[in-house]
Amino acid sequence: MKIASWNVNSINARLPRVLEWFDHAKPDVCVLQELKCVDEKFPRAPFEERGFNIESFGQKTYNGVALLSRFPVEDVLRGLPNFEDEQSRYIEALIMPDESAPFRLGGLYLPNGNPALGPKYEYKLSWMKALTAHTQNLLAQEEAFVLAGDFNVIPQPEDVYAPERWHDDALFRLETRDAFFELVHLGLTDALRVYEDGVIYTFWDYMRGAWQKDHGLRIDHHLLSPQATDRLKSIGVDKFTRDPMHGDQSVKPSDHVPIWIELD
DNA sequence: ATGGTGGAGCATCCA
Repeated sequence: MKIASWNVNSINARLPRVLEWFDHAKPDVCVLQELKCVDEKFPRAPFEERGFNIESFGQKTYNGVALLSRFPVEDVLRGLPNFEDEQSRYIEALIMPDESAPFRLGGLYLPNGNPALGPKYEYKLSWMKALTAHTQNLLAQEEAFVLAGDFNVIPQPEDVYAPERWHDDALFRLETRDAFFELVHLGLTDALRVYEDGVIYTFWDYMRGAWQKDHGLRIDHHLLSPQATDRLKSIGVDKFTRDPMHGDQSVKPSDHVPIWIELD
């Protein structure tokens, strides 16, 4: 059971590269972020041809998330509960595999929050608070669940190429990391860190030659409940998708790469 | 301090 997440930075602009990666990586379930389109403009056909059920929560121009599953889904939720939000940043469903046990999956696109301080940063912190409250309720169910997506949080200094340059950034401020660890310390597991110490990046900015200089960030994460952690088998970060020279060069890569886990 | 690049959609916002 392979569960992936990818911030695609426009599903329509990125479609050839996304499909190429789907055919290569063959995820069973995948959450996508930054669709940058309304639900009516989500390119459903190529994913349906590949056997996916599609649940999207789109928005014009900005944001937008989707959950794609080869298995039936139930209990689809759009938006965080008890949180007024004009932006489409959260989608969740109960995944019902044929053979293994069901699990819940939340796909999220957490606000960037820059510039800090300011209203955008306040929005980020309030969004994180609502996510933490919702996660507490999910944990009380004592079921397997996975929170996956673009968290826009750099958890630790080793997760950024030059931490000293990032102390005032909304992705790395102590207040941001405190809020992230308040969430994790409810009892979740940062799946990528279970298997790899040291440098793992999931994002390289388009600007200033960040990819060529390996100026990356680890801001995309899979957080697992204890029941999901018990089923964790492996993880992966498909860094090759960030290479502009890889694959169809008429289409630019996303600035994020897909990350995935395998559960029993 | 600014701008560098990329996407949406048409001037500028967002990342």
